[in-house]
Amino acid sequence: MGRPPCCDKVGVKKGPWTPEEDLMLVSYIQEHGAGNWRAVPTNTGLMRCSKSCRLRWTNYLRPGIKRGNFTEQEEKLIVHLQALLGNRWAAIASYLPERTDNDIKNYWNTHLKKKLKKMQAAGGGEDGGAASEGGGGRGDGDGGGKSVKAAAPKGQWERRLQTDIHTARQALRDALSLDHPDPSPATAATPAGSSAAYASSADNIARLLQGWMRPGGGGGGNGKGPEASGSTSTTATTQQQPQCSGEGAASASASASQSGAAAAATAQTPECSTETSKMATGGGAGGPAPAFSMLESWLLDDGGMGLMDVVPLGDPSEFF
DNA sequence: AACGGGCCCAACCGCCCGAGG
DNA sequence: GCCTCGGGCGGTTGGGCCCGT
Repeated sequence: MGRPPCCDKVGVKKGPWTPEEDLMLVSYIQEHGAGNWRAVPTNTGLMRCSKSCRLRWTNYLRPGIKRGNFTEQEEKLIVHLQALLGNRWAAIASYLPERTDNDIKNYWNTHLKKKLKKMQAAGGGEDGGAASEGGGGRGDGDGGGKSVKAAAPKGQWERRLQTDIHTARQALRDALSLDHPDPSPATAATPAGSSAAYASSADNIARLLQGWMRPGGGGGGNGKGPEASGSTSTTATTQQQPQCSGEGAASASASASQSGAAAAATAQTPECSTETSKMATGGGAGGPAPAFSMLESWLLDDGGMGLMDVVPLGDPSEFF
């Protein structure tokens, strides 16, 4: 039958989140960890749908998120992964741990789609298989992941993946070998000057928490916007690390992203790792699915192209 | 300086899947 | 084995911002 909505429509606040709400959410997750979203609104007093809370956390507040300024490497990676995986943004996001699926999706829809179209119009497009858009390239049309799933069971999907893989492999190689001046674009390609431009969510949280943790500091940031970002925040994220709950590890990766140690995602203590991977997968922007890691290493192992440098994946040895 | 159009992004919506009872 | 619930994912939309005229 018709499933009732995830939350009562009445009395549920919608629209942009206020700093206060962010603060409430973050402080709750600080204490209890991410998960059990159903309980979040009731426990925090937020007049928000549980889904809304989850989304806000995963897409904006979660530490370790890089916003804006997609590097060329990231761009290419997205294009080719899209060609490979279709509109499975969560899967794509798992290769770009600092990006959310929503972000990637937005970027695709606003930038890359047009870019590819232009390239195609300009005559064939160097991206070959990446031209998945619209009516046809990828068979399923742009129904995206859903139609992929709907049209083909997983086995079939994987089979088709294998057929595409050759093309993808070549394309990926082309893309990644074009230019890799910076080994870790996640950080290096972030212009130092612009780092403040897209103050990371960690910064936002740090600001919020700085105010929150100090007695009387409540009310948090006046404006979640990056424009409010000062230079104060880099340490706060690490300071605020609680025990090894999900966001603790996540903020580890946040600070990692700031220090350029992208691989920190894997440098968790063992007891953290499960929680972290849970978080990661939960956010859709985290831990690579084992199958994909294997696939990826297969894709890349012979070239030594250093995607591992480009994309901080989980330790492949975990899966072998 | 004002207006209009286009672009970008945060958030919402609906569907699907897996887990638990 | 079935049903319900919670979580996750992808598509879409609306508001705000920016740029050009």
